[in-house]
Amino acid sequence: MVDSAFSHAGSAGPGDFRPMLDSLTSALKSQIAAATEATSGLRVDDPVIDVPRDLAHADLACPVAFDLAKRIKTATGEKRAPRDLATAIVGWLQEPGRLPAGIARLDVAGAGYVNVFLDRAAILAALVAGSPMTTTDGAEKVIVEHTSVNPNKAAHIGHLRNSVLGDSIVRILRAAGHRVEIQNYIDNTGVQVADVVVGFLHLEPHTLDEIKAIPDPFDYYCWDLYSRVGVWYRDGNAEGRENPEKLALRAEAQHAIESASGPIAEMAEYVAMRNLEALLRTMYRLGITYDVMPRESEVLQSNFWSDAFEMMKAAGSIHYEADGKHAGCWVMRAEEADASTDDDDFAADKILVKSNGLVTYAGKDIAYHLWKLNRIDRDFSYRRFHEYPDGHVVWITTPDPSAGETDHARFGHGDRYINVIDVGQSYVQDFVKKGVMSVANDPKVAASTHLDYEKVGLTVAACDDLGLPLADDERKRTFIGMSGRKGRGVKADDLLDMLEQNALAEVRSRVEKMNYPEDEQAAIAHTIAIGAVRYFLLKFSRNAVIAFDLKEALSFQGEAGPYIQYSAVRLNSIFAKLRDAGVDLDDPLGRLGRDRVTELLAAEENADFWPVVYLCAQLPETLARTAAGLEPSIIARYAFQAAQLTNEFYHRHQVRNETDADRQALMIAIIGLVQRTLVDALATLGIDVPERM
RNA sequence: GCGCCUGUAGCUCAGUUGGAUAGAGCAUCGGCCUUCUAAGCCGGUGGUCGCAGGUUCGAGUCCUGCCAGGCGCGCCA
Repeated sequence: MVDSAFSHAGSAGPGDFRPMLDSLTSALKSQIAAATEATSGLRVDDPVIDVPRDLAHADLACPVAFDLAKRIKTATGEKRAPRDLATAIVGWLQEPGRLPAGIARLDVAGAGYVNVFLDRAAILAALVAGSPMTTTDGAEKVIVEHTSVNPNKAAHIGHLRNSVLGDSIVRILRAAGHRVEIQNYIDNTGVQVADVVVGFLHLEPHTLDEIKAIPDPFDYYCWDLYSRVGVWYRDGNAEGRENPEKLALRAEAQHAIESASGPIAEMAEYVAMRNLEALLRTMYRLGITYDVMPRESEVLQSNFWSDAFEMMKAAGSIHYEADGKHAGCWVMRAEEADASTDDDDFAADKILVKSNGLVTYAGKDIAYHLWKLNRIDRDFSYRRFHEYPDGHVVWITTPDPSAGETDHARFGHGDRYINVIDVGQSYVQDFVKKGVMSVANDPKVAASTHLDYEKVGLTVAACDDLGLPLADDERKRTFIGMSGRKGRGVKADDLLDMLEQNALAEVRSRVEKMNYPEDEQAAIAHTIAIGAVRYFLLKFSRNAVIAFDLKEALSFQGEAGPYIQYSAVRLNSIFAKLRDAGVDLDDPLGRLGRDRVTELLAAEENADFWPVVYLCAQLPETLARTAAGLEPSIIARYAFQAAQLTNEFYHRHQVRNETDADRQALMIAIIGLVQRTLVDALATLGIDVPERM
């Protein structure tokens, strides 16, 4: 396998590919385990194998001898020097037939490291021959729910983090071979929609026709109205007390909306769906699409909730409170252990049905998740909501079965679900999962997760840049929370507009050199803007609070998406120039032959070739770690690292002007590999590489 | 009160199951564009890894305690 590029370059199909570094490492592990047993009588299973910080030490390092020495001492009391143990292990491994293919030699270093040097030419050849992305077609269906923005106003960058994170998880899972369905839950019956309706009814009275006549951006209009309603409830003082009479109007609207009939419900329906259309447009700018959008109204009206309710009653996991603080409610009781937190201020139990009969979000969510895993014996009716330019259709649930269309894929029926929801909702999500478990105690539920992530806040500097007013005590804080009620936040479309404008300016500044036409300029600027915002939101680990800094988010330099895109684009340029010069780009490794490649890689002047190749070899393992941790920042940082090596390589070596034909051929193989690695890694983040920029 | 998260360079953050000399970006100082795109490259400055114990051949990483900050615990979602 490892030398396929020399024997039949380029012929390896996706089917016969295995990530060679991973399989090499696991083969090596089991051989080292065997070596420990053979040389000491004690077996160390699954020994640690590291990539050393400094590749001059080795390609792989194994500190197993330290572990072994400890175990020997524990077992027999005998003190053995790790270095002697390592020497014995290396001696055993070097016997013929014991080393996995792809390893050149072993060494003992330091106090007892087993150092491994790879057959670098073989690794390079295998990489060039195969796609580093796994292509297995798994049968498991994963339902990823993300975005789920209240459809009552424009999305801000906090919502964007959710969507970009979720969308990247989708791409990563698909790259890892999973079938994925993307769901965007629409909370069209909640308080937030009701508040905008209250605004249209009482704060600035509009008829439905007048609302329909409001020009786009409608979601911006609602953004302002929503924040004004928040102040209006407090009689004009944002920090004041809510006026009960006005709150009654909200409750009235909510009830009307839940009843799903009458002019108020009709207005809410229009407001929610028009905001949803705006949301889909915003998300599509970032390349984010959905498969199906279940609406809360249908979860209620199509009796998903009542089914779940009965199931939980039968399971005894929900209780009616006849008296006490929660009199008249149906609650899920907290665990014994948690009940200790119950006091006057904090109730440990979770209310699923309020005393007025309305179902809380947690209750509806339980019903929704049971449906996702096919544990409720009914389905929604669906209609087409929107068709994307590539023909993909996003479906939405509809209350009217007769209006339903049936020519869609089978929705739901997941083997597990992943819900991208911010960490602030962990408490409720724990109850939701417990509720689902209580009636569907199976591995599908256990394997399902609430994928949590921290909030996006604003820096004081960002608020000043954006002209958002701050109170004096707020100026001392490290970040300022966004607030829809206060209308404080950076709208997603505004950020994208700024990014595209900045990117276009950059593109235009080099129009003389690059000579691209107008329409290409805009397309490039768009791709760069998306690269910038997506990378910015993904480079932080999920549990890091992002203090949104406008300057940093708008930066195209350093650890930023456009930097990575640029490094890949430079490789495009090299290939373009090479083609112009008539250089043979076909099968460079095959032309050189294995021995010549080994010789070239070992040469002093080519010392910085191998680290580039080696990093590329680590893509599958990086992708696996990313998928296992559902942590896109891992592969985001990997891509940046690859881009750094690319730019260094670009600067140090002139591929086009290289006079040694063999050396040039090797360089061509390497930059081809790096380019594909960059493109593949960025693809999992939803970032494209333009042809030029 | 209870629970979760965080504390690493001036700032923002990485740091795989404990492994060899703790990294990156930004900022700052100094170099590099008649040479495949300077959205770049090279170099300098910058660290008691919150504090104190403990485990270990080895701790930023594991354990205990403490300090500081953030979030959550609603008949909102």
